[in-house]
Amino acid sequence: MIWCVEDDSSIRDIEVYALSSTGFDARGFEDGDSFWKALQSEKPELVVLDVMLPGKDGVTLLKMMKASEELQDIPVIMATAKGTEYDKIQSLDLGADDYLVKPFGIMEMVSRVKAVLRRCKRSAPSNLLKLEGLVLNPDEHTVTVDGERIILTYKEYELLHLFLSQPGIAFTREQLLSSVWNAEYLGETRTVDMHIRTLRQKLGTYGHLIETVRNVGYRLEAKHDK
Amino acid sequence: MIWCVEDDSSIRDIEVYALSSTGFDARGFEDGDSFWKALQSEKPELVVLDVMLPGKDGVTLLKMMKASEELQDIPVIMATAKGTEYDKIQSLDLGADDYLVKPFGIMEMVSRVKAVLRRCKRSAPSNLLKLEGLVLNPDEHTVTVDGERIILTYKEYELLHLFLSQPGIAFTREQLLSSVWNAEYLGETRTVDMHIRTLRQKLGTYGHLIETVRNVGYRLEAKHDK
DNA sequence: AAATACATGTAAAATGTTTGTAAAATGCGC
DNA sequence: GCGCATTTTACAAACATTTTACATGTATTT
Repeated sequence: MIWCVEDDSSIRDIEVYALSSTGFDARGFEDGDSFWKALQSEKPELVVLDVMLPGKDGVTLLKMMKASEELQDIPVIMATAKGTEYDKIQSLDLGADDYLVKPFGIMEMVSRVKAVLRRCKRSAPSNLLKLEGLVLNPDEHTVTVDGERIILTYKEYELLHLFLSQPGIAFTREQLLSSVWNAEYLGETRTVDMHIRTLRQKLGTYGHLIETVRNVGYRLEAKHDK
Repeated sequence: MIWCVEDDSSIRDIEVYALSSTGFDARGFEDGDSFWKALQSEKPELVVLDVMLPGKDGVTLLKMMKASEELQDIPVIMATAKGTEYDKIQSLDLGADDYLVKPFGIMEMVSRVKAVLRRCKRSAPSNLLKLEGLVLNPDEHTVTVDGERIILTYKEYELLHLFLSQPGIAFTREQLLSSVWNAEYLGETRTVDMHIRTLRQKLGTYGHLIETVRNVGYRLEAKHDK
């Protein structure tokens, strides 16, 4: 659903029509207030927002959207009158995704809408590794517990990665050493235990998920569906 | 050179006269066929095209232009009779840049011609890559922080471009080298680190957005919604 | 159940490695 | 050669890792 906020009805109608005929679901609003009211109950995929509007102007509306947690991720394309260079810069600074300079060709608008949506669509399914509140993102090389980002060192990260990629299976210390460490340590040492400890600490509540297998090594508790 | 295709000679003469007296070089055609023939040997800057014409009608001519590689970029303003909403919409859909509803004032026509020409001259601000106060414009090859233009060297720009195009994902130094540098350096060196440093400096406050991923490389901080 | 042996948890110190920094050296186009 | 970007070098600082020493826990034996 694409929303167009534009006070000039002839422009608005063409916008809505052009978007509809391109396959989008489009809807027009003639002023900022009706647009804002509608936003409370429904969220569009993208908004084409005129700067010059009766009532609340476009820049104000943009600010309001970016201040709202649930609205700030909705892409916005601002439509500015020619020559108002300042509006353009300000809009981009405030978080607009693109802008159009009036008078703009209708096809230009449509293609920009498509471009912005394409750009924002990057919600890659990606190879996230999850277990309960733990999420490891290999692409970002990040780990979150209950949505909160935690900072792991390289070895901690590699350990967790290994565990998460094969949950439930037990690794001996030797296996862990040869997987996470390049070479192998022949000498008996407490290195692995040490890293397990710091890892457990950083995982907080979920630290318990790393079980110790006495006389063998460690294992990530696989969840048992009930 | 502006071309006006219009079968009513009185209207056509006024159009050509008005455009000429405004400083444009204008020429009239009384039907689609003569217009099309002329197009084969010469390219106008812009065309004002009537929808209702003897022989080939305006919409057909527009379609033919948009189907041609060398004609499709010529701006077209369609002139439609009042009430023929469908023609208007269809024209815009087919790629017309603007439209006039008959009967139109001659000055309105001139100002629309000017507006379309102005618009087509402007370089399109597309594909902007943004993150907080950072804006990278690939078309202009420019970067601004908080609206202020900053000057980056080639490699700095390429690095930032790569980061911004995939925010949040971590790149190894090898990946950075092979993306930004053509070949790869086998010898271990601090080149990447060096460029990251200068880039961070130039980004000022936003330099912190480039996070270092120890033992791996670097990553642009994806926005964490609070 | 107590004693023993052994494995793991914990804390801090010691060591090693990676990255930041600045400046000098190199390369490149004008 | 000059001005610039780029790369290299060397060192300092920051940080991760490993070691050490000891405490705690767990299984086994008596």
